[in-house]
Amino acid sequence: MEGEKFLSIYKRLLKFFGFQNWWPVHTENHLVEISFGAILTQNTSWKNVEKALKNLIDNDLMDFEKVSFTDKKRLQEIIRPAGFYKRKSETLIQFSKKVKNIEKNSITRDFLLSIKGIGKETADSILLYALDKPYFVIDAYTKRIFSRLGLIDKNMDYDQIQRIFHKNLPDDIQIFKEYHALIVKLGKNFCKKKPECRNCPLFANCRFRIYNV
DNA sequence: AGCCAGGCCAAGC
DNA sequence: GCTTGGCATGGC
Repeated sequence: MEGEKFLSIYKRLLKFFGFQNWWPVHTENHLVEISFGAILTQNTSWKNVEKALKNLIDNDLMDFEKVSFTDKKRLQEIIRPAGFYKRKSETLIQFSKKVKNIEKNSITRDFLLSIKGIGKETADSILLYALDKPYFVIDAYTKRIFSRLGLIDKNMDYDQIQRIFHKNLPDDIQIFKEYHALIVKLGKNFCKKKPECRNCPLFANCRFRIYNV
């Protein structure tokens, strides 16, 4: 049964790495910080995002109201270390303008996807980690790892892959959160573009252990 | 010193 | 509809 595979892989990763307790935050305002972090980390290393987040905090801009009125050029300089800073600053401002005056429970997936610069992964990250809604986050690591494991097809699109996770896992946001965090951990430490299969906790499950053994 | 990173959008077939 | 190029920084 496929479902047991997805859950047993989760358990193995959890046992190996321990709880990741995502999403990492530094301030009290989780919705703001997780949303901004999710936008800033698009195709960008988290280390660079951390610099941009620190700049936002130091400039007292971890706030929808303030960002919505911040000069675009100034915001660009503040988030510059995260790369793609012109596009991302525009997205941060538009997102802040739209979200600052509405109730949390009216932030739906469609609402998020209507904002230019927010796609499916960013939307689902915000929904899951900031709003506790059961959307499994599919990112580049997820695609790479699970296609190497032979559990998804390389050419499946985002929604198809997400459906597989939803179908094969209990509907439990704690598991969704932790599993995605563990996938990122595995992707960074072992299942890199050029994989380091030696000592990988999923070695026994994997088709691609031909690499580097 | 290239390659890579917790994507997304708009053009071009 | 699907594929491709552009966006940008800093770490390794």
